[in-house]
Amino acid sequence: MNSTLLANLNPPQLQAVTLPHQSALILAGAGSGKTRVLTTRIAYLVSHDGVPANRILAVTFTNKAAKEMLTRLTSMLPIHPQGLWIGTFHGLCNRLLRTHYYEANLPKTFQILDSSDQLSAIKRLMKLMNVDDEKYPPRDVANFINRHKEQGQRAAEADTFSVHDKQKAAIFAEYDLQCQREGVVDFAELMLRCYELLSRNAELREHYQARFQHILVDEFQDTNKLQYQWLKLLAGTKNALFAVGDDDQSIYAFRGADVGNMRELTRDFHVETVIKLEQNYRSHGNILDAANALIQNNRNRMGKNLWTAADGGEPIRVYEAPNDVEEAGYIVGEIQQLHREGMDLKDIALLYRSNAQSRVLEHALVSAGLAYRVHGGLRFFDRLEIKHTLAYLRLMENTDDDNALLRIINFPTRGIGARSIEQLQEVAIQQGTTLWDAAARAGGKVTAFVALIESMRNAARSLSLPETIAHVLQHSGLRALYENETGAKRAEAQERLANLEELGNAAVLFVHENEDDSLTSFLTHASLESGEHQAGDQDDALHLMTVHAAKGLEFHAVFISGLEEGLFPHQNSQREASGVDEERRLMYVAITRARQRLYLSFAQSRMLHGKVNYGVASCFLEELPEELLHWITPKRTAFAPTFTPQNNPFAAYVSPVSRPVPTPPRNQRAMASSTQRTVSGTEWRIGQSVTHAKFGDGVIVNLESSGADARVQVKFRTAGVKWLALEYAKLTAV
DNA sequence: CGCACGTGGTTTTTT
DNA sequence: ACCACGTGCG
Repeated sequence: MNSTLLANLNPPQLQAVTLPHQSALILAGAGSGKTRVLTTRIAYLVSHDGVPANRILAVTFTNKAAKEMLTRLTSMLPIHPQGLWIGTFHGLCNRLLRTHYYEANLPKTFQILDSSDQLSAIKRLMKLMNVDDEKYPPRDVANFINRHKEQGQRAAEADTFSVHDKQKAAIFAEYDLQCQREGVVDFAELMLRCYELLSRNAELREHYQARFQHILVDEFQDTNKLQYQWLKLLAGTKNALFAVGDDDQSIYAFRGADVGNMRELTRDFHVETVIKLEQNYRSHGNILDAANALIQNNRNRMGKNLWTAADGGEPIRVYEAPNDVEEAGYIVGEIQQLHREGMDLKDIALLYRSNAQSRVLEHALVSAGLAYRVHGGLRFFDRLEIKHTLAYLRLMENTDDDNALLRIINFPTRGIGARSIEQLQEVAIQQGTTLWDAAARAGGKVTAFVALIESMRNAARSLSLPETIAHVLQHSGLRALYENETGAKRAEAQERLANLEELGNAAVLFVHENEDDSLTSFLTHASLESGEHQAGDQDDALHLMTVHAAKGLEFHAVFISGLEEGLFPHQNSQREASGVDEERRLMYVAITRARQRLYLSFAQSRMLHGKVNYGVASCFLEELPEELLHWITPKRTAFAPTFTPQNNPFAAYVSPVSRPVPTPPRNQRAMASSTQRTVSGTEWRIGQSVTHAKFGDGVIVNLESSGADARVQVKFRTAGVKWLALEYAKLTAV
């Protein structure tokens, strides 16, 4: 290892990198060189301490982080480290389970269910069990199952205080049996099954404990209970757990992450000194000062203050817009200015709390002709046509996979209707077999389907992976289906074809890059690394994303929009103080993405769920020191606690709302824009609050007039949505 | 079997 | 406002 690698580290970084063989917690602030410390530590262990690479295990959350770590590491070491394990929690568990499938009681070719596969498996099961899906929404059941698995609990250990939970636990138990029958595991199961394997099988546990002297974990604040238990199990009593994390950037509590693991770790592993990386190499002083001031409002921090050698830099710009459209207009104007001054679009990010906010921004960007890309959204392997193709491949690999069979038995349509499928399911239940076995004994068109899959399996034996995929596309009729599409759906079908083409490319690439180029391996890759797979990385385009998606990234200029109470911090978080704390950490993450320039903006009114909402500035704005801010619009001293359209004190000087019509008006919209004047002289409009003698309070959500009989659709607070004839209904405007 | 329409929901999301 | 999903008709 090059000695300058160590020379370039600051003192705490150096201390972390050169720690003796002991467990450690590294509190690494935003932009403090966290990945650098992790990778240099590994390089140091290998080349200085002479630790064989195969005695090291490095764990991340995302494939991107794992890849990044490996790339950086290989550039530091003279030779490629042999036997080093770097991967995501799930990827590593998969690896262990594939190796020890027998001991884990799994079929060799077990398949992985992603979230949507899991949901359909649950829906199917619930239908079978005759459970009311109104009373027990499958999504809730899925959450129940995953939450428990992530706590390390099986159905038998689930809390069943309420009848509701009892039922969910019963579904949970059946679901696990179904998965076992079908040879599939969901994401949480990968972790839990692996944990159980290691905790029950002393021989295996001791083998891996003896192997991995050093375990390094990235983003430790995001670990859930089960992941921490898994790490503890592997660490045993002798190995060193080197955990890097930042409690101030813990923003995934909602999906089970437990910051408490950081304190637990210091206790469980007797960590005496927590090393803090507080020097920030990313942002100018004002930005850091703002972030520090904000986060100080949180309780229960481990405590850390970022500082920088850079100067204060520019003040933080704050803008108050009359509405969301004008907020977007301001942002676009500033971006154009920055662009003119020479900043690349790709160095600018536009952040928001929730995805719905991107619409208005996108509209403004399109109008201005600015290139942008939205991060997040549908990923490559999640596309319908890809999932269908993969389902053929999965069924070929593992005919017990009922999920896969159901997805494709009639897609493309081959005359096997709902009735036939029901019959198959009945037979399967009666005889205690999988659908495939039932199908094999059925007749008619089902027989042809079984023969089709069998012939594909045979063909695959002598074909390479890309050839197999081509074969499936051809003989399943998927390609023809999209090729023959005409009319309105033509364009969409062409895109789907292009994606199928891309799947072929992905397979070619996969074969090149992986020693194990089996179908199972490729399918695992598809489930576990459904990755962004988005082209256009090189393009000079703005980045639009949620604050969550921005974690770990940095930009020259950052715009944080929609800083309003109820939006950011989000409404649903405001019930508990801990919720607002997490929102504050989110804001902290958002602020610390910026290198040079930071814009904060909010709007007095905003279109939300089809209604105009009036908001007040986010409390986070008031938590930032005034001297760091430059108000583009004048700062008002106080904000009213709540605004309604009626009492909005600013309504008087809100400039006329110029809301461009975003898309060609549809008939709905044409109606919506009209108002209805009736005999009584009252003017009815959408959004009008009304009261009805029988139904109570409500709001008009739609208007319709055909000749004399005008009707309004009213959403009542308690009575639901109703159409009422204005001539007869006793409706009063509020 | 496939499309049209109606209904409910709407924070954040990786694996 | 918009999207995803489920039901009912041609």
